[in-house]
Amino acid sequence: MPRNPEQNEQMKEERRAAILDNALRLFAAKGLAATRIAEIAKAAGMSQGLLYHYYRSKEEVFTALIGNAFTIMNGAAAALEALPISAAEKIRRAVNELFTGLERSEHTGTYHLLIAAASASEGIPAEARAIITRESRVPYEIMARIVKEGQVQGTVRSGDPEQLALLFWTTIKGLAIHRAANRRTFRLPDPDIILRMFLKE
Amino acid sequence: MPRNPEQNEQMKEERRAAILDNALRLFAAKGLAATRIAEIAKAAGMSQGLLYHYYRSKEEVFTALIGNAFTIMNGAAAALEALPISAAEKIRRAVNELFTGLERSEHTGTYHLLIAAASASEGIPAEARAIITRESRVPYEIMARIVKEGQVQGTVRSGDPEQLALLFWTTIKGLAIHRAANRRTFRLPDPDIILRMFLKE
DNA sequence: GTCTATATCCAGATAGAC
DNA sequence: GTCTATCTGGATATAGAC
Repeated sequence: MPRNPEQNEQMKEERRAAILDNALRLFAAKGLAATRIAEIAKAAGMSQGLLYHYYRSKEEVFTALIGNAFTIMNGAAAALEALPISAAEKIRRAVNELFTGLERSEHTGTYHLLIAAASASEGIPAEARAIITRESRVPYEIMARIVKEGQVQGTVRSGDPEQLALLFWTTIKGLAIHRAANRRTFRLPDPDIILRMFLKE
Repeated sequence: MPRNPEQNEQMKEERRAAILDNALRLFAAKGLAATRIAEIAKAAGMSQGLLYHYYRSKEEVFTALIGNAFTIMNGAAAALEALPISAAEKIRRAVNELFTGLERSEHTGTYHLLIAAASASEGIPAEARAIITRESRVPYEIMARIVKEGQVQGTVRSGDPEQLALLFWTTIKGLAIHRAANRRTFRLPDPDIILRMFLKE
C-alpha cells in the first residue's frame, strides 16, 4: 500500500523526533563521547544504518540538539520577558517553571543539563560550540534586563544586574547538575529560598 | 649511576603526580570518555607504555583523581568547620577561598569542576561512582551544620539548613561550570552578592 | 623503568540487498 | 526506507627490547 507524500513526510519527522528525543536523554546522561550511536539507534527503535539515513554523524545529531535546546530555552526566556506582568512576578514565574521542568525531568530540564555539560566541555563539534557561544548570552541578557526593571520598580534587590543575572542562571545550572547526580534523593529547595536572593522581602 | 631506593621512590611519586596533574586538567576539560590516554601520557612527558606501568587503565587514573578530589575538598571543609571563628565568618571564608580557587584555576577549582561533571554523568567507573555516592554528602552536611550554628548565633538567615547548604554548593558548582565554559570573559560576581543569600544584613 | 612496536578490540560509518 | 553485513580507523592495552 503506497504512502502519499504527506504520510512519508510525517513518518520522516517522527523518525527524526525519535532520534532526537533519545539522543537528548543519552547525551545529557553520559556526554557526547561516551554515548554510542548504536545505543541511540536502538533506543529510537531503528537500525544503526537507518539513523545514518537521517543524520550524517553522531556530531550532527548532537549539534541539532544544541540548536533545539537554545531555540526552546531562549524562546521561553523571550516569552517571559514579554509578559505584561511585573518584573518580580517574572522572576517568580521563571523559578517556578524551571523548577517544574527540573523536578519532572521534562525536556526543558534535560536541555538545561545538556547545555551545562556541553558548554563546559571541550571537544564538542565546532558548530555546536559556535551555537553555544552565540546563544548562551541571551538568557543572561534577558534576566539582567528583568532585574534592572525590578530594581526600578523597587521590588528587586540592589546590585549589578548582570552579576545578579549570572547568579540566577548559575544557580539553576547547579541545581540541574545536582539533580542529575542525585535522581533518587533529590528534593528541590523551597523556591522562596531562591527568590529571596533576588527579591526584596 | 645507580639510584638508591629513596630516589627511586621519589621518582615514582613524581611520575604519578605528573600523570594525575595532567589527567585532572584533561578529564575536567573533556570528560573521561573523550580524553585519550595517549594525550595524558604526552602531557605528562612519558610514553603511553610507561603510563601503564603506573596505572592499569584509564579508569584507574580517573578513579584515583576522584578519590583525591574528595580528600582535598572534604578535608578543607572539615578544617573550615573546626576553625575557632563564628559561623558567619566560616561562610565568608568558604566563599572567598572557593572563589579564589575558581578564579585562579587552582587544583581545588578544577577538582570542583571534575566532580560536578563526573557526578552528573553515567558511565563512569563503578568504583568512582561509589566514592562519589559515599563522599559527596560530606560538604553538604558540614555546611548544613555551619548554617544551623549561624542561625543559633543569629547571623545566618532563617530557612531549612539543609536546603540552604544545598543552595550554597549548587551555586558554587554552577559557577565552576560557568567559568569552565567562559574562561575568557568570566568575571566572578561580587562575593557579597552570594554572602547576602545566607547572612543577615 | 622506559621505550617502540603491535595485537586486539570496538565504534563510527558505509555498502548493498530487499 | 529499512535492514544486515562489513569496512575502516583509531584507541586501549600488551609484549618485548633495552
